[in-house]
Amino acid sequence: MTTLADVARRAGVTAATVSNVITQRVPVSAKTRARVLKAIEELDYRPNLVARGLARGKTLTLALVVPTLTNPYFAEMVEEVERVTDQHDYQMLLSMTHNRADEGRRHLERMANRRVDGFIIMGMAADTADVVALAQQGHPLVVSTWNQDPRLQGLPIVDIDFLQAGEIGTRHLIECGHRRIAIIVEEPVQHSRLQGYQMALLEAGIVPDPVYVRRGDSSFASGYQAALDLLALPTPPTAIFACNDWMALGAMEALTQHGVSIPHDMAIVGVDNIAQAAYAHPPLTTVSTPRREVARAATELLLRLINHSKQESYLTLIRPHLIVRQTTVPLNHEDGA
Amino acid sequence: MTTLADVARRAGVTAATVSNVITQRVPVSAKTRARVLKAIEELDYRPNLVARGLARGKTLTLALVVPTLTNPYFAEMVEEVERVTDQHDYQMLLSMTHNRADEGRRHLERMANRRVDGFIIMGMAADTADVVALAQQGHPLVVSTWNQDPRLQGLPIVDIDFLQAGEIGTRHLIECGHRRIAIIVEEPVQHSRLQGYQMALLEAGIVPDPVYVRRGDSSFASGYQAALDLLALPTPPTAIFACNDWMALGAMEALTQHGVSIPHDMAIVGVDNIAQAAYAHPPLTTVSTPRREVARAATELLLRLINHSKQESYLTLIRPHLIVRQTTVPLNHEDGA
DNA sequence: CTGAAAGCGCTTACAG
DNA sequence: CTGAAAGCGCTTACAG
Repeated sequence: MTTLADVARRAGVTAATVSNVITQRVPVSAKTRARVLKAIEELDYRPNLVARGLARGKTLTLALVVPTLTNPYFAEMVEEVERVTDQHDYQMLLSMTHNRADEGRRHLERMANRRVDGFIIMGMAADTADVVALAQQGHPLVVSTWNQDPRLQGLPIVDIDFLQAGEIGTRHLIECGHRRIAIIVEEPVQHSRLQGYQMALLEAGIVPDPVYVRRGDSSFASGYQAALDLLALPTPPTAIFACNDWMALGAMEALTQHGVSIPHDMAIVGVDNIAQAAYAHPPLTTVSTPRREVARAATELLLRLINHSKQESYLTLIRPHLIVRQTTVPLNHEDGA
Repeated sequence: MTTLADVARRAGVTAATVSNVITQRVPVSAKTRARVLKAIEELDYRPNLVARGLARGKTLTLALVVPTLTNPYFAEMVEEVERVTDQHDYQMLLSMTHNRADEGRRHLERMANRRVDGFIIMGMAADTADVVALAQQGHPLVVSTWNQDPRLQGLPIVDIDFLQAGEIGTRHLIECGHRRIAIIVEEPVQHSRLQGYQMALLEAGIVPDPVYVRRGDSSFASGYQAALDLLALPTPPTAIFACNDWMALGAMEALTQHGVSIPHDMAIVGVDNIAQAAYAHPPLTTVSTPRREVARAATELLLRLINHSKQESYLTLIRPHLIVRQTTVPLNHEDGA
């Protein structure tokens, strides 16, 4: 590998000068600049970013820590983070923790030893205490999980406004004319959505009925089972708000198999707008959660924190929005309920 | 940040000694070792991996370049690569090229400037010429794309044996008693599967009929359309081998909508064993392609290349295997064909 | 505008 | 076993 010194020798100047023409930190005369450029060209010189990182005290790298890539949700966000870091000439170091606190701690520490310039921590990739400790050591970081944990107060957070997602989905069902609306929800991770659901009901003067609140684990199978349970109720609901699309699709499967027609006998709303939602039978009405926007906002915020170390607005919630397809329909158009 | 020098001062020794107790490269007396360890503990010292990388000339980092994470196929492989690199105390740098040659070149160059110790290049993430150039510059690398490109000859390749995947799927259909077997294939990326299909037919004494070869683009929609086209044939096939599961599912959808019962009127085999395959109606028979094994083998090979710089067996093909579910059934059990 | 020198935080022969 | 010294490949005040 050819080094700065090689270039300097060939151009008949000193390493400092070569450095100056490369970084453009200090003006260099046109003549010597040309000589240096020529030498760089001839030697096919590439700056060693490791050495530069050591000298400058910054590495132009970002650590991204996620629970897993198996979940397309995170895969998409990782893709977007990489896109933005790349645009800013940063390099992304990625690691996965599989929701294990010890893995999270280990990865954060290793990344810190590699002197990354900042961290993005998504979902429950690391223990809150470890994240807080990292921040206290002065490492710039952004958390992409909006949970109720008070220890996260004051840290920069970017996430979807899931409370609103719950409200939007439920309110749509109410506007379609439904009163008996069930919810399938995974606790505690989807608690905000449940809260949004409850708020929308109360706002419409509907008292939330605990019997319509069903647990799921975000899987297709759990949605399937929850729908069966709801059907078996003495007074089944007329609509189901599933807190993610997989559970919604599972519920649809159960309903279809039991001859319950959608949306006529039962309306369904999901959350996330995954690719499969549009292909469902019928196509699924859902609340889209713009995860790429979250990823982009988180990355750009982190970059600002690194480069300006400003205190910025510390809670950024990206708004979800409703996508009406064919699992919901105004009731009066149907059977005049 | 506390440095080696800080630790040395506190322990009353020299930096070299501290380095020796940490790296264990050179024996250190129990007494001074204890003093040093104590100082490290008290100062909460963490070695600066950037400095170490510069001094040692190796960074313990690996570059992984993939087309996209949107495709769960790559997401899974990335997850596995990270798992293995992590086990070996390496850090993974990830970047995506979205199948753009210029992006690929840019990323490879930047990673090289960061002095990664080696590269894994998946799919068509980078142009072959750029990959070859990188190898010629002496960078250890592993390619995870088995295509027919002769320029890749001699480079370490790890991939699925897709030729065999084609054979296995087709042979299964033949063994079920089918003779008129169609294929839905995306060219040129799935060409090996087509070859496997043709080989299996010939081996069974069946002359491949070009009219049964249908193009797809790996999407659900293209499988759907191809199935419609096949149904419209004067003599439709009795079985379809779809070169990936998405096209198989699309084909199933088309068949079901047209009252063609599966597997009785038409048998279907897919490739990949994606999560949705098991949930199809009926569950899809498919050829699984163990992508995690590929990722693991590729990473371990790269690590060996880096650390022993041995010339290793240069073409590793992982065997796929058949997963029989309910879209295929022996014909004699059905209608005695 | 350019050079000489010190420094970033480690590692690595080489003496002793 | 331990220390003194040079080096990894850059950057960055500071002179001139």
